[in-house]
Amino acid sequence: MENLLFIYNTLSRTKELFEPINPKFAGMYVCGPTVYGDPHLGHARPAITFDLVFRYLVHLGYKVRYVRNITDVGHLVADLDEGEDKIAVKARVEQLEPMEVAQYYADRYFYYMDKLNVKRPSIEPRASGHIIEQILMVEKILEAGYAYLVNGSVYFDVEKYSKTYDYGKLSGRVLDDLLSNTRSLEGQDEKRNSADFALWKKAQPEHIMRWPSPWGEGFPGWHLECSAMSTKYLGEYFDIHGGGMDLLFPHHESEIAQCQAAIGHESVKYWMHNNMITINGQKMGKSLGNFITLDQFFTGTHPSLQQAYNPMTIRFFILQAHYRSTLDFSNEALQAAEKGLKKLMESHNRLLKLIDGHSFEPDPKSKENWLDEAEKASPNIKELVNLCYQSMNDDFNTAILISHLFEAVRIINSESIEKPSLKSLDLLVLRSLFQTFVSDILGLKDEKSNDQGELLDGLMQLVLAIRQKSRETKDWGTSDQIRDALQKLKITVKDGKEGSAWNVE
RNA sequence: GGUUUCGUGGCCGAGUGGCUAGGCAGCGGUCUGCAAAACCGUCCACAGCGGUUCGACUCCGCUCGAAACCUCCA
Repeated sequence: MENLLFIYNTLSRTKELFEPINPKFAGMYVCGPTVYGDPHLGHARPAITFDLVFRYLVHLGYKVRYVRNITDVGHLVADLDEGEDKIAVKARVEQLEPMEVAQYYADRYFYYMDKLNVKRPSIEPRASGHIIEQILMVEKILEAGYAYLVNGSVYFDVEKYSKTYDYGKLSGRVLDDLLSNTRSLEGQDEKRNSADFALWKKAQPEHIMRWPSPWGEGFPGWHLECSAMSTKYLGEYFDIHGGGMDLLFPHHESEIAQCQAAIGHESVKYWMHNNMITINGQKMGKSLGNFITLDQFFTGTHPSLQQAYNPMTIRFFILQAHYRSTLDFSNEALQAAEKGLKKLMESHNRLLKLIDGHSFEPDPKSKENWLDEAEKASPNIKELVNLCYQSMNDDFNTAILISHLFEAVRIINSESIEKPSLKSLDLLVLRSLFQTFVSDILGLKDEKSNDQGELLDGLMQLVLAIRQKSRETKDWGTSDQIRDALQKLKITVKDGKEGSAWNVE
């Protein structure tokens, strides 16, 4: 089966066939977090979106290098008039070294991303560790004539750049509008044009984060790190650059301009942007003060949360929407996701039991070559496998993929051991389908079974066997006593035709 | 004001020029010692107004509404 993957390229605003620059290899750069605050739901979206892309590219057989940066210098606080470095501000408040703050929040970020089963990228470079590369890039842009030096700061000359190239091609902005929209140039502004942006900024005396440079002590402009680090680790032309839609302008637009100016050509083939998570229809973000941290989600400690939500619920919630759509947060929606995920996972467990119930010995090779096996499966199963691939190949449409997986759930739940209608091969193909799409690609895992281990499983087998005996003698008192006691331990017993099943909470 | 995008049923959320999205909730059944689960069936839709078309939720235009980014700043 041949997989033709189509990716929506923000640059062309169409879905394009993914053809890697170097066959069999894929390079991907994604804008990571600025580590000055606890990770919130807004951080989870791009992390999970591009984790999905990473996983799927790997699944398709590409050798992927996935680079996601840690921004630990340079950003300025938007709502502070002084325009201080975000990390520097926080450092003064908490009386810590700036790098101590960055380290703390980077660790927090990794911790919560691990909880969400987000795979670690191949490389996670830090801006602070690439000051030299950034300085070299500024020098290249200066040499090329697209930047100018003022009082120890270097600015990118957007107007000059626009005479040859198209500044605005990614975000659809028109330079004349950008220029004409800003008549109120203040006297102290060093920039020639309002649209210009800093490549290197001179550090003010109170500025803690600073590095020496050919232009004096300062720090890099915030668009620069991504250009410098993507070039360093992925080369001057690479496949995918991703990030949130909020970064489209000016960040990514400026990255394009920087690379064009420094390298002489564009560096990115496919631009991908995930949409925002909204809360009451409004973007969830640090600067808006309406964000909910991941820790608050996992513990349920936020006024607007009715309960705690476990990491897989949040992952599933995010994957139920297409990555280019806004996703509106609400307790109702999350609870629906929680139930849906539970249904999916329990169906998977049921499938495994169905396979256990069969006395056939599956060929160990069948797991690796399951797509060949799928060709021989019943038509509806075979079609299901195809549909799952089709939905992923259509710009990673996880919403559709999940709807197909629920078709698999229906098939599995309708199957009975006593009156089997599926071939044993079908069951094995379904198992591989779950393994591939639910576990490997969507990255969903059954937290309960992982946590509990074999001990609990064995104990439950025993308890349920004893209860079954009491039920056979119609000793409902004992039967219900066991069930009620287990329920108090958050273990639900479900009696079916083929014995009793159980699950934790 | 500019740029980009969106407006789908009780909630979330896909998609398409004519054919079922899916999940959650509701309703009616089946099963069951009871409960839960599961299965079957079912209700609720495409912001408004025009246009193109044999036919539009799907294309075009306008109106209304919403969001992100920009408009001060790196």
